[in-house]
Amino acid sequence: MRIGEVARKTGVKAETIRFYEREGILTAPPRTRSNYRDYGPDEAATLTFIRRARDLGFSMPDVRELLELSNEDDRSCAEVDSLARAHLDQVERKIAALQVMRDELSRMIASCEQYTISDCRIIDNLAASHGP
Amino acid sequence: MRIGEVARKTGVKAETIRFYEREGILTAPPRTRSNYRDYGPDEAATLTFIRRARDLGFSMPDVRELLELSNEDDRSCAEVDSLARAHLDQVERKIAALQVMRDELSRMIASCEQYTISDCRIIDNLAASHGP
DNA sequence: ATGCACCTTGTAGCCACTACAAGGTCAAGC
DNA sequence: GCTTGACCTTGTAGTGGCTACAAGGTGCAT
Repeated sequence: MRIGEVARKTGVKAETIRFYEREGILTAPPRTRSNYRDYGPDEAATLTFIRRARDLGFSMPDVRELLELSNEDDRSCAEVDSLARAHLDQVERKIAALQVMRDELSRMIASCEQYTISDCRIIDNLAASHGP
Repeated sequence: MRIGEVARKTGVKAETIRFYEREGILTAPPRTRSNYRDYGPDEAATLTFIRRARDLGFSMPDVRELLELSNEDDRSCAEVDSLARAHLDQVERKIAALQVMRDELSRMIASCEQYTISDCRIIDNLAASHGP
C-alpha cells in the first residue's frame, strides 16, 4: 500500500506519516523498486492508533509511551491507566480555564452597548484590571 | 521605569516585552544613557491591555486589531464587538471539543479493569475504531 | 507522447513565546 | 577601589505538531 492509500485509510495525511517516520514514531516501511514507501496492515493499524490517541488529545510523548506499552501484552495496564488519568485531568483543567474565559467574554459582550470605542465596555475591560 | 519593573507591574515577562517590541506590537521606548529601555505609564497600560486580551484567549492578530481600535475613540465599537463574539464562538467550540474528549477518556478509563495490557480496554479502544 | 495524479527529498513556516549565551551597567557593601 | 549580584543588552535557537512548498521522479490512462 502506498502512502496516499494508507493516508486515506487511517485519516493521517501523507506528510504527517512521513513526519512520524522522521521522528521515529513509525518505523520506516520497505520501499518498492521505484522508491515508494510500501505499507502493510500493521503500519495502518499503528497509524489508526496514533490518530485516535491524538484525537483524544494525548501528546506525542504520551503516544510514544502508549505505543510501547501496547506491545507488552503481559505487563499490567496500570501505567496506561495512570497516563490516561493524568491526561483526563489536564483536559478537565483546560475545560475549566476555557469556561472562565467564556464567562468573562460573555459578560463583556453583554455589557457593551455598541456606541463608540470611547464608551466601549469591552475595551474598558481590557484596559483596566478588575481589582483596585 | 526599566523593563523588569514594568514586567512586574503588568505581569508580562521582560523577554516577552522585548519580543512584542521586535514584532512591532509595542512601540520601542526611549533608552537611558546606559541603553536600558525606559518605560512610562502608557506602555505599562498597553501591556496590561495585551495581557488581559491574551488571558481571555485572543490571538496576537486579534490583539493588534483591538489595540488599533482602542485608539480610535470616535469609531463605533461594532468591530470590537464582532471580534469578541467571533472569539467567544471559538472558545465555545473548543470547550465542546474538549468535553467530547473528556467523556470518551472517562468512559475508557472506567471500562479498564487494570489487568494486563492484553486485556486493557484503553489500549483496545485506541487500537480499533468504533464503527464496523 | 502527453497529461495527470501520485510519489520523493529537503527546507522553511506556523504560533507565541521561552531559553540560553556572552557580555555591559549599576548600586551596595567591604 | 573592588567585588558581588541583580539587572540589563543583543542575538540565536528551541518548543509542538504539524503544514506548505519547491523541484523533481514514477505510473498509468488516453
